Amino acid sequence: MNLKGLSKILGLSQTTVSRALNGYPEVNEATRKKILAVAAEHNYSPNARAKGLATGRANAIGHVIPIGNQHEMVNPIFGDFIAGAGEVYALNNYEMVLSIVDDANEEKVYRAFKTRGTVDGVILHGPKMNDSRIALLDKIGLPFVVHGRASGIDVNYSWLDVNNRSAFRRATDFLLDLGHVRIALINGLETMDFAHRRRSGYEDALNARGVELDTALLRSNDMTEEFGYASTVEILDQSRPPTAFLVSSIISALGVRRALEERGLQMGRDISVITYDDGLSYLANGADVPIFTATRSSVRVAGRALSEMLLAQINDPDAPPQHRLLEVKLTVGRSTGPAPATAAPA
Amino acid sequence: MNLKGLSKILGLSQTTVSRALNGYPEVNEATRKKILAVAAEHNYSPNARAKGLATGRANAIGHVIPIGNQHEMVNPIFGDFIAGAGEVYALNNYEMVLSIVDDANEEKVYRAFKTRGTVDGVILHGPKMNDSRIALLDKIGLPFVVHGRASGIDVNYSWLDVNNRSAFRRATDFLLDLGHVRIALINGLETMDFAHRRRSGYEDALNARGVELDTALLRSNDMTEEFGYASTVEILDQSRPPTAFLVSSIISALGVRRALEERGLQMGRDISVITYDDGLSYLANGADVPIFTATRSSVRVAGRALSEMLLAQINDPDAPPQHRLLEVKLTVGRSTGPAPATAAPA
DNA sequence: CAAAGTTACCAAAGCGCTTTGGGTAACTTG
DNA sequence: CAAGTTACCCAAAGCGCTTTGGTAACTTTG
Repeated sequence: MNLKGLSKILGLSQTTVSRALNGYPEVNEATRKKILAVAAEHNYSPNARAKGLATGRANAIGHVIPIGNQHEMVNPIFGDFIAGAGEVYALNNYEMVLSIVDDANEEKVYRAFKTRGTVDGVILHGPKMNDSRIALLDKIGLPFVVHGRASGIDVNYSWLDVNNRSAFRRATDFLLDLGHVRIALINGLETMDFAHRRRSGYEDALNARGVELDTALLRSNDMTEEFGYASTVEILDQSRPPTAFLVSSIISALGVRRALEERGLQMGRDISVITYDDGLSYLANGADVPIFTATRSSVRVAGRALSEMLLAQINDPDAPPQHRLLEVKLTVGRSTGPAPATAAPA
Repeated sequence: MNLKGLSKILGLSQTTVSRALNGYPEVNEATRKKILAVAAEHNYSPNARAKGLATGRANAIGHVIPIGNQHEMVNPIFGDFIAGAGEVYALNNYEMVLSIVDDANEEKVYRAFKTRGTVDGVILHGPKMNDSRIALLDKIGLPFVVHGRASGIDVNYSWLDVNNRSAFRRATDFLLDLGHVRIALINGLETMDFAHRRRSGYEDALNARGVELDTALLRSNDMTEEFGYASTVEILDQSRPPTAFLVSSIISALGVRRALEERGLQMGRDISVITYDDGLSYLANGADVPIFTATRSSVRVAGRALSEMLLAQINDPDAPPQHRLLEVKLTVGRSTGPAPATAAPA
């Protein structure tokens, strides 16, 4: 059923039917009621493409998911993020369109989104340092918001980010307070902005206490379980192993734990571990007592907030860019404890 | 830039330009070359909505993601599945549109997809026993393929599934061969078809050896890490604990392992564990030696194959429904070993 | 009571593309 | 050389909606 057919049935013009359906005032309430009733009866809903062509809007938001270059992986936090965003889209009658691309083709996708009018705006995932995509989107005039931030960019854009620097500073301080001095950092890829900020926070904390940075304790990569495991094995095999690990993802933290357990080291007693926790629904950090001491911020909530930000921007293009910085919650679990007394104190 | 503008620049009709761009034969190769060049120069690409309106096709595939009812979770395998499907869409110039819905609204979404013409077809995820969505999609005439199967449905539809029954039969046999008799099953929600089939495979194997089913060893739920942990704790606390665990997801298996390690039980020596492994990119089952003995089938490959199946069906609507049953690979890791000698043999 | 709103509706144009149904010139063919 | 092909191009209709620019009838106002 289309508008033409519907208006024929009703004996009204397409204009009136369209107006009634879209809530315009210049239509008698009685006729509107009848129109709505007949529309429902024939379960009419307007053709999205025709509507889009007429209005110039797609009523859709694009998400471009870069495939992690090393491991061809889709970031596991992604599912929870879009769960949050999806709620918002459903409420506002927006569609979500997804593109999975490798880095080489990402620019093409954005250009196509714009020229083909596939979407009204995009959410940018996984911003890197000096991310060139931001300037690109700004240039081509496609509304966008960023999940995270990108250092070294001069355009003013909307973003929502976790305070990664303060999170890792606090986590590191927490470990330092417990007497740990040699703290390993199992970080995400440091070309990614968030990982860079986390490292800064870690370094800030060490500097503030006059603890020297030991690059032998640093690892950076896509945050897989295997990466956590392999890094931990390597680092523990060194001559001066750390007494604590700071990990950028609960998934990598699982790998860290596996390595520790394989060596008979008990978390919280022999070795302390703090991890960042995105609050993934299938990987809850323990039911009552947290498994890991963790800095936590729900990525699902972020998805909700950021998509709302984008819709607002689309509806009011002249409003200034928005910024939102979320603080993490530091919850203490059973994976941290005082640093073991050193075998031979200085 | 639109067609009109482009043809004005070229001094040709819209017809000719459109035909040149779409590869129709009735246009001189020389003019086609020029048209393509000028189009590229002005980086023209046709408006998707206008094209769709004219052709009646959306060039988009819908994925409806049900939110797990208990834990409001997005199935973690989903990211890898759409990574596979996304490759295929990109190659064929299709868009992927996602809807995240709770069960109550899923039917509405399919109806809207059809009446609004948002997509040309859908991929159905997570089929349940007697899944009502299949009959619905068949009725409203929206092309679809199913990731998995649904028992108790009489319409003939296209699907791609893993042979879950044989996978779990083989896994159970493997444990029985090692002398295990009391085998716990940590399964997905058994309202889900795949979980039901896995349980059947497990029961088949027990029956074939005359081993009695002990329902005290069965658990079924959304496959979170916490579920694996909690189930294991519960089951081990029973008077006659099992010597082996069969687990439906590597994520739950991580929880099982956590529970075992907490009790000082060593996988492969004290307790055997076999898990199903979807081959998630961020949760590889060990780099060289598998952590878990596992039945493995890559969900990413499934995403690729199933989306191809759907595109083929859309291009040839009269072709008969296709079926593809994938067999798992059973890889032996370090989590299984012979059943410990019983304290008091019968 | 005429002039000036107000209310409730409609015809038709237009969004940007594809496709139908020609048309014309050049080229074959018997 | 007339008739039939072929190669190449075009004007215009149509996809299903929104929106502009009306009009007729009815109300209000000085």
